[in-house]
Amino acid sequence: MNASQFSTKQRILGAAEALFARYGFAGASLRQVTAAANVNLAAVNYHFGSKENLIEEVFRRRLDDLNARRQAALTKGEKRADATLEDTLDAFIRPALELSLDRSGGGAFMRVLARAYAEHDDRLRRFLSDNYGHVLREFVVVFHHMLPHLDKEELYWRLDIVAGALTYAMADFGVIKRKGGVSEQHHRERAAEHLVRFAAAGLRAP
Amino acid sequence: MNASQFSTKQRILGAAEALFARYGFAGASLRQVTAAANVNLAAVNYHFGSKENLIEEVFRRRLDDLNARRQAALTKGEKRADATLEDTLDAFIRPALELSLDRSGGGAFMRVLARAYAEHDDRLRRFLSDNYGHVLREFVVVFHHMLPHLDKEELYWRLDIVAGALTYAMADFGVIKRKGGVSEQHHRERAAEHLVRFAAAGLRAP
DNA sequence: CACTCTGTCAAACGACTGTTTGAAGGATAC
DNA sequence: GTATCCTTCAAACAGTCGTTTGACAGAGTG
Repeated sequence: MNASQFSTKQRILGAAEALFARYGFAGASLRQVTAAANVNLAAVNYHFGSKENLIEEVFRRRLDDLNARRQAALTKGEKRADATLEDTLDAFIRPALELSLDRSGGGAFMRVLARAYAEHDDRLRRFLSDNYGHVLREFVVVFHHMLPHLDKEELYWRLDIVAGALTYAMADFGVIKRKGGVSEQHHRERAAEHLVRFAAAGLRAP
Repeated sequence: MNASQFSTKQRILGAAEALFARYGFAGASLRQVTAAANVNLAAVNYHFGSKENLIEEVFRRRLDDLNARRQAALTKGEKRADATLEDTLDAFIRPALELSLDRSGGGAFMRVLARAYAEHDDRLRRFLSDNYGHVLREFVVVFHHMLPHLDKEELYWRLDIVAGALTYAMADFGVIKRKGGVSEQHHRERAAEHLVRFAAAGLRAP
């Protein structure tokens, strides 16, 4: 007697993702989540153990894929001798763009990710750093080779700025509203193009 | 029998600002706020009417000043014929930097502001847009004169990116951790310098 | 003196929070 | 057949939420 073809776990994850994006981790209750997922309230604690673990699983489901795509794009570019700074930025930004375009809530997930930045919750930050920090460090190494005029500290400063701008842009928090005729897909693609151009110029600045 | 020289209202606003920065608007309860402010629970509803109004007052207390400083810095630069793009960016960024360095919680407020971006709460967004949108529009006009090679849509895209980067940089969400000997003041000043240089290059990109 | 206004207080309101429980259903294994 | 496992369910748990209440103190005014 399921209202959907998806399993209970998948439906909870999808509903949680959408509601965390809209109301935040504290603002979205498990009753809201389970109602939206058409699932019994107790199912969350049965399948995930706690709300805290549910939050982590919402991240894991998407970030495993996102980081794999980023790493693949990065190592693919590394093998080419003529890879440009724009290529490396693209390897970082395009997977996030593609995820945000994914049907079944990828766009909502980018907003969840942006919220995670704003959360000073130690457990959540450690979880993200422990599980996904290594890919970011690989990007730093490649950028370091491509931008020899920047010392390590300067590079960190600038990548920090890029990461902030990316998060903000992909989460669609900006003041730029889509016009009537423009699809969400096209809007985000343009955002990624602008971001790559802007960030490349900023990184190359003396 | 006050625990502080400040009035009840001021103490509530200060405690709310700090706790909203750390736990978010939904995550920080009025009981936490009033306990931190050393004030009776009912004082919030007596002085502010509701939690929602308290949130707005937390913004109003700082943003009135921030926007006045930005506008003053902008019009001061407009009168000089040799004002550069960096000057205009500085007029936008430096007031935020100074606020974030303010003792009595300016740094916490920048984190609150960053959280507001992540909130899709319609009422809060409308409040911010209605009360502080006009200053942003003035900056757009000045940037438009300084960057004639960008059409209006392109300019909006890039300023959106700048706003996102500024928000995250000032909120101190980045991965760059202050080193032991560096004061928070010095850290934020360096962040502003990097941001101006990065954004100027990004805006000038063809 | 009485009267009003302002601010603070403990206590309570009903609604909502995350989590746990024990019963029940349905599938699979022996 | 019985037994076991996995999953779902309504109901209840203790606690917290934002808000309201009515009493009480102190200052200001007549």
